[in-house]
Amino acid sequence: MGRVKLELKRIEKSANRQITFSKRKKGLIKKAYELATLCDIDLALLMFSPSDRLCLFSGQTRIEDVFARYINLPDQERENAIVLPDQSKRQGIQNKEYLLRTLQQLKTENDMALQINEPRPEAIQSDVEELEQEVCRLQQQLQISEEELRKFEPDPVRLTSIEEIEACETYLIDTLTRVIQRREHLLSKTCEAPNTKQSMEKIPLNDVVDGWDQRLSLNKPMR
Amino acid sequence: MGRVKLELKRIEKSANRQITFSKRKKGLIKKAYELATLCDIDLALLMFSPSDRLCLFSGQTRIEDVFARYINLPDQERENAIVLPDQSKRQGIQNKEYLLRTLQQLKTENDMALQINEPRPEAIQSDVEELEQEVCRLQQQLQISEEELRKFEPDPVRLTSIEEIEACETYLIDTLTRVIQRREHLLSKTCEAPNTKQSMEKIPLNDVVDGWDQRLSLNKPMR
DNA sequence: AGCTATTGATAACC
DNA sequence: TGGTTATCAATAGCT
Repeated sequence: MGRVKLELKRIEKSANRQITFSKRKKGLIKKAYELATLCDIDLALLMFSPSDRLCLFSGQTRIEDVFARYINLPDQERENAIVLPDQSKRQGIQNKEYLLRTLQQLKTENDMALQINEPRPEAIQSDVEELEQEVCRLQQQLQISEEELRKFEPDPVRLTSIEEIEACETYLIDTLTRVIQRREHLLSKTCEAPNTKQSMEKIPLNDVVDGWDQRLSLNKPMR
Repeated sequence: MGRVKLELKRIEKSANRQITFSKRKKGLIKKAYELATLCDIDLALLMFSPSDRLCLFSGQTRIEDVFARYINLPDQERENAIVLPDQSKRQGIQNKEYLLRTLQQLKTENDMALQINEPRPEAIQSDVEELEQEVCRLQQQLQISEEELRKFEPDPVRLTSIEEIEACETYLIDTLTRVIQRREHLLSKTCEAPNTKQSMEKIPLNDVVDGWDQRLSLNKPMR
């Protein structure tokens, strides 16, 4: 259409190219509008001018919704939808392998873009699991440790029964015994006791110790 | 173009609509191809047939890349690009507010889709931080607890100096004193000692206790 | 799917 | 940019 049938190849003269773009763009959008209206379909047209300006058109549905509809489609459907124009003389692009690769790439393009922002979620997930295990392990260890500690010095608030106190006493005495034995062992090994701390105060426990043996008999030895 | 100038509105007869779609789709794609080729531009055309089949076309650049190029554009540029066809008689859609809202929506559409697959990363991130804090807290608590425990019963391997043993002994005796005082307090309060465990063994600590007072003088009381 | 009478689009020029 | 026109292209209604 026009005075001459122009060749189907890039218009080399930049000015002409720009003019042709303006005219044909208008025509193309008109055609697109007619098609969308007559056939009552979703349609989106997206192009970049020779000077790289974006140009959008969509029919009744706003272009974002058309894109969304496209994106939500199953992969297979997207793959089968690509149309090669009849008169296209593009070289080897019809190549099925190329199409598959291309579509595969497209499919991951979005995911890629997403994963740039946040470190990949599997890594985070495994981090979380590790941390949870660590928390669990530490909680157990802490519980064991606190139980052990309670044997030596029970919480005074909860220490209300005579039995508990007696168990505690026993445990303390038992431990004290082992510590003293350990000291004696060390002393006999060293063959000398360099008591550097002669100025220590004598602990005021005599009265407490005085009554010991009568009460000790109430305790049962542990271990 | 054709025998008659048809009205620009939805073709009601479904069969005719489908036929018109087929014919015009072909023409539109041809036009799009020519435009893309002649002007050497990126172009993408996306439509859904009246029977909802997807139909895609793109020029030299694969359609995914065109979309990517579109998506990566600044918002403002996208907003200004929407073309309303000259002959469009669409009612109030030119409304600027509508356009802005629509584009805003489009921009988030992708993000939305992404966040469906994986729980949003900020949440995970805060989870991780919480867990890390918990681990840190537990480690500190455990350390404190173990230190406390070591006062009562130091690691025999590390318990090599007389001073350490003496500190340990002091600590044990101190604790024992407080436990015994606590028992006496309880006993005097209860005004009776219902010793239910009369069959307990007498603990064999007499020999150890025998040598106590001489060694106790070496210790300094704690607290 | 093809035909073809028509209308539509546009290349070159202004 | 925008308008004119000679020419070519697309297609509506039929078959």
